[in-house]
Amino acid sequence: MDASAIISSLNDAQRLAVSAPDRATLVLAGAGSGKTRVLVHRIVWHILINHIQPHNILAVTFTNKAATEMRNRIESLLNISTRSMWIGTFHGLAHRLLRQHSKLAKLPETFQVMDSDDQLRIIKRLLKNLNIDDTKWPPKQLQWFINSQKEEGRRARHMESNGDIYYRQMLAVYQAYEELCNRSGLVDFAELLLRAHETLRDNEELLNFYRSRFQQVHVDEFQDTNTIQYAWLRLLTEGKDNLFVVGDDDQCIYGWRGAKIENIFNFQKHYPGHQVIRLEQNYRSTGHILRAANTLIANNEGRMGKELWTDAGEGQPLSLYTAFNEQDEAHFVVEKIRLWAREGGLRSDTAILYRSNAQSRQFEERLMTTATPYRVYGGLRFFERMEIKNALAYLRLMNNQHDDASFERIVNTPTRGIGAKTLDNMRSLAREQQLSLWRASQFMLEQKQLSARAASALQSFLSLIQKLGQDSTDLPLHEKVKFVIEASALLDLYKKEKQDKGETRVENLEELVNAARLFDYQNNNDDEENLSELDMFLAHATLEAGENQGEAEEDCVQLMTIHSAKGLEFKLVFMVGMEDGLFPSQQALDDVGRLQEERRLCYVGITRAMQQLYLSHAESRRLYGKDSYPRPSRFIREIPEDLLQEIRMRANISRPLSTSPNQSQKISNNSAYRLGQTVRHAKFGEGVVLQTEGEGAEEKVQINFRNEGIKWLMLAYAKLEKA
DNA sequence: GTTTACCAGTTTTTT
DNA sequence: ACTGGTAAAC
Repeated sequence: MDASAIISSLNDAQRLAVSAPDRATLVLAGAGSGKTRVLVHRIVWHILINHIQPHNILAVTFTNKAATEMRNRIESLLNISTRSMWIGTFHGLAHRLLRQHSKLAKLPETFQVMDSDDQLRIIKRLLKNLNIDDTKWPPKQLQWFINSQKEEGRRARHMESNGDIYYRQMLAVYQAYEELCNRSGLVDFAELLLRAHETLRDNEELLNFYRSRFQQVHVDEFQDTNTIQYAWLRLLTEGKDNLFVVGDDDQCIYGWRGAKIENIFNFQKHYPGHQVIRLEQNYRSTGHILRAANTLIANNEGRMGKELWTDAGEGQPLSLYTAFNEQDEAHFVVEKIRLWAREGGLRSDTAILYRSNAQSRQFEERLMTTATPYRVYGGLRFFERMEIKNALAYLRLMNNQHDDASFERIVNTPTRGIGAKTLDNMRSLAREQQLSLWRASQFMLEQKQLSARAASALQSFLSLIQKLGQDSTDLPLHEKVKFVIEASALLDLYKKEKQDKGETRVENLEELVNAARLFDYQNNNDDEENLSELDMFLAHATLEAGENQGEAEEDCVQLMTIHSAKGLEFKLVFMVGMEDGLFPSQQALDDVGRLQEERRLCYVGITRAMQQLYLSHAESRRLYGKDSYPRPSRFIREIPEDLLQEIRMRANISRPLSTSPNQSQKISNNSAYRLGQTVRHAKFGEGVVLQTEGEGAEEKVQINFRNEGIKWLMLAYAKLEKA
């Protein structure tokens, strides 16, 4: 590709951005305006026009998927290897930095990355050790507390423990948690970022090295950076003209994990000579879809201001479907998709988007019964499965015997007669003497203070781990994994497990060996020569938890949360469960800030659609095992009516058959309303009672309103008058 | 010491 | 609906 070709495929604003002079640059890129394209072309521009070496380029993204895609696109444009380029997620790059400078970072060479599940386990254990009431200080809350402190760059020792007993206790746990992690060589996600920042900040030489190495720094999804990530970027770029960030304040949807939308405003303060470039032409969606998105997001305060437009024409109006219940909703959506496919559309061009993962179930069931191929994203990922984590824990403990989290996990898996009492003793010894569990158990064996049974069980566990390490030293990675799975008897354990559950576990373990082989193959000659492949594989497992399914190349309907749909596009999109309490979520309903974030999420969802967008909500929904009667989402009301085409319920919808005649009879008799009775509702007007269900406060009535159609109402809330 | 049965609490989103 | 934790039985 030559220089003119880089530019010729772009519109004016994109060109401006790609060829912008070296200055801090903020590209405000609306959804579908070619954001990734600009980023990729900018990098290509630097290489071709400014003759910058790939080695001197840094590009940060938020997901591994985005990083991979960026690499691929650059490689296909330039036909060069991007191996020497630092492209990755903040976490991935921070990890790389820490591995290469573990000494300066004050970390053991074999430090391990733990995921949030490991972190939560550690916190729970810590609470037990410290004798803290976990009902007053719920582990989840502490985890959140610790992570938010780290995301703000605060260490326990920097923090004042004034007043409040709750706060003081949380701080104590934070402190103890830090000590335990240091002792065990464990690093959580937030620690990666914080530690990377501190290491650069406190080592001038190192900082200068990277400041001069990274001649050009690019950031994707800048609106989702948190405080510490932004501080890290500033360390590397402040005072230079080499920071190029792309973002969209309207798509900041990760506030809950510390993303600071304010960073966009701070950027303008911290880089005084900066330039702002807006990309507002959208190449993805129809006019109607864009207008819906624009009107919705206009309800938010404090925006940078941006209005998407297209010259692609108005297209179809949006459709709104009011489902009777969640099954009916699934039924409707799947029928529409089948129709789409019958008319020649690709299923992979369609997506069902929902607010929370739990909602996928009803759609999966419906897709399954209609034999429609589909793929669910999210949920439990490969490396998060129990059997995989157990196998990895063996590998980790071999690698680093002081990794207490792994020790706890597998000391009695498979069961080998090391019970709660032995463990309790071990833990208190470890705590008193500030030892790792491994050391503590060695100590206990030496002191001969254990019963014969416990002693031999414990001894055989320690020997097993040591032997695993010794016997597998010279094996290539995948054989090492295979060897450990077998010799630890994990494989046998799951083989014995009944039903097909054990079978899939065995399959997963085999898949793990496969993953190791693949990893080995792809990373045979890296520039990080001094690092053990096992270390790298274990970190890879945590940082890229992997998809939950293999890459099925079949033509599949796509199911995912709106969060994970960010950055993707589909011709036909269904946003389902558009109900107050679900979307926006219950806890966002009474908090303006959260509500605004939900609105941005809705904006993201709408702008995924290229040609046709369906919104749906149900009048009745089983949630957490209970029936609820949610109101349609306020976001539906924020979309101009003339853009929405309401689809009427058909007569033969899948209504639940009245359970047993006796029961419905009985309930009807108790009800104040009879079938066929005419009633009046303040808002919906006059209608006829069709059915009643439930008793007392739970009682609800189905009414066919003359003007509003069929609705279910909670008797307790709906003020009905008998006509 | 290990397995099973029940109970309670939790479900927004992810590196 | 699902998990994790605990109590009771084997």
